[in-house]
Amino acid sequence: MKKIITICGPTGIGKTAFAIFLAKALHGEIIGADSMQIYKYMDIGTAKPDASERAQVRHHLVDFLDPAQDFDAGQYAEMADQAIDTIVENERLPVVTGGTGLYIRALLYGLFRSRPVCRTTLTELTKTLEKKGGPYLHRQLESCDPAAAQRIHPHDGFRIIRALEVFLTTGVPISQKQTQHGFAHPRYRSLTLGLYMDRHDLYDRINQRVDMMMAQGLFAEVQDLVEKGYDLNLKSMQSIGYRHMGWIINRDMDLDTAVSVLKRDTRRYAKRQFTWFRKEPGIVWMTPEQTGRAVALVKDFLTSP
RNA sequence: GGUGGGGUUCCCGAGUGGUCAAAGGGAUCAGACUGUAAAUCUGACGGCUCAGCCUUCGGAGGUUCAAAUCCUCCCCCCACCA
Repeated sequence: MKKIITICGPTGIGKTAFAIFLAKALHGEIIGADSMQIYKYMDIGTAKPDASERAQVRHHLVDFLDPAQDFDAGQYAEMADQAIDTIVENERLPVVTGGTGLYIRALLYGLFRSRPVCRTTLTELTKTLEKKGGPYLHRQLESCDPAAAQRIHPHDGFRIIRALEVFLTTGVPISQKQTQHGFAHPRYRSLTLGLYMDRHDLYDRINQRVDMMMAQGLFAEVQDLVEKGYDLNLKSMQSIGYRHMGWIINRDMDLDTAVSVLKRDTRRYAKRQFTWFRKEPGIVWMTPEQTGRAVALVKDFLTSP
């Protein structure tokens, strides 16, 4: 099984710099694991590694997709697999870096099926959801997949729809697939490094970073995207930062309020990431300053059988 | 100096005698998460030896079986008048 390094942690903690340092020290190349940095033209708001950073270390799966395109964890894992193959062939070390927990999990353990989602079914179910509400669909789910219904809250329309979609298109309850799969089989040997720091310090950093993004022209970036024809309702345009600028553009909110809500939403996101990564198994936790320790750990990891 | 309005749990803010540890919102914390995940969703939120008890609604007294709610005095804030 191939060995890879994975770096995860909440937004704004300094993963980019940490990963670049590590990659340079260890002949590595970086594979992004970020659901928004994949998009082209979205640079400031996603805190994408800039040109000079990308000149130092080769980056994969960053800045390659049109913002109007959908993407998902399955595609991510597939493309990351290819990137890893290429990097290993070139005798370099793959350093997967990012904050999208599901993408990392999908890469490291795979997902329960290899077929893409059925968009038509999804759209239909979404319509029903809007018309009849979550509890209605939840009752349907209860009759075809009671186990899933028990796990999913009646208000979590997103998950109810997914569960129904799986049952409708495959005839197999999602709960059964999930149980069988169980993320039980690693696809790589990963040394996973998790970055953490004092929560208040991280929140301060996030607040400052948002101010910095605004100073760098986040608003103009979003305006440009809109002018290029990217609808504010796109998945990509509904992400943190972009939707907030959209509210200003649409005059739904004044700038000061939008910025403070943007900070708040970023903080909440970081918190959710902590919750996710905290329970992921096998993560070695360290602060972003512990680069020396990280290098030593990686060397150990690479020489071990 | 005078008149009017106001001080409520971390913040904003409702509450005018019991059904009030106190609506609602915000912030925060905790959690869920298997192909939209920067998304979607849930819970907690005065304290405790937790189906009960204790301490809270500017302060001190008082009325009452019972007060955040009524009365008295005091402190502070705001508006207007001088």
